Amino acid sequence: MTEDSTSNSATHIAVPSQVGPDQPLCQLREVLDRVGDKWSVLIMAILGNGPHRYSDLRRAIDGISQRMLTLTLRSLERDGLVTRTVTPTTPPRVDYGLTPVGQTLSKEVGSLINWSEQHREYISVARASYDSE
Amino acid sequence: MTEDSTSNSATHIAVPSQVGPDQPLCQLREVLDRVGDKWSVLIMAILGNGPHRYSDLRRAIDGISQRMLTLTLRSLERDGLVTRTVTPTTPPRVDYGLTPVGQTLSKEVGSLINWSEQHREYISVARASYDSE
DNA sequence: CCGGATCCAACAGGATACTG
DNA sequence: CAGTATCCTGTTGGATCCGG
Repeated sequence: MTEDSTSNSATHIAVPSQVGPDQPLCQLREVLDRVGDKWSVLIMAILGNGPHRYSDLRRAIDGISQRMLTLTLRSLERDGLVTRTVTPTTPPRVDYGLTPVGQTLSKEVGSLINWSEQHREYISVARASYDSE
Repeated sequence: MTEDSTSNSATHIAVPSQVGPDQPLCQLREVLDRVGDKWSVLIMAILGNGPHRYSDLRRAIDGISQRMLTLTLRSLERDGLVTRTVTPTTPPRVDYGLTPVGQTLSKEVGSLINWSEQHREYISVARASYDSE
């Protein structure tokens, strides 16, 4: 790297990180806007274990409202990440699962879970230390 | 059919995904509460390229307010993910960089960026398709 | 240049009630 | 069971002014 520092700010620090509409950072931003909300990733993680019924998801997540569960599922379905399968019996039954692409995202999420397991102790300590200063 | 509620649902469907306080899902939730906000991951990504000054970050992100930049940086510093280095010159100068642990998270973020590059076209198409129905 | 403090708008999201 | 509709709140985060 070190593409020089021609800017007049004259620093020896790697400079640019320019952000244009097609820069990776902007793409990340898009992804975050999609799955960076409160529930999407959680649902992706659960569905990574296999398909679930609506009510199963509700119980599994514990804390989510019907409203947000439905909204989030719809959003994920819209983005082609989860599938929605209706079985018109009585009572009706709806199963949600991952699409192939959804599974790839689920893997990324798994990676993040892993990271959190490994570092949450560290973070906890860092916080305590910071707060006590 | 009799609704056959012998088991908690679903014959051939992978079951439980129970969520307890120490379950991975809860840990993921913690991580998301930390870095799942609007700017944290973006900043981690930028700092992954090397340390940056406050004003560099401001210009790089383009859209962030001073308030949120400072708040987010403080939060990341508190969690031991970024370092803050003050050089008391005039005018003062402050550099931000990643801690070792911060770098590991930055790598995860990079992985996410990668995912988004590969799939945002797919998502875009999926959306258009969904919306046109 | 860095960033704290205050005010305020927007929106995410919970609670509840109702439908097919 | 699987949603939808309405209401209402807390929080997020932008704008702005000020101070070191």
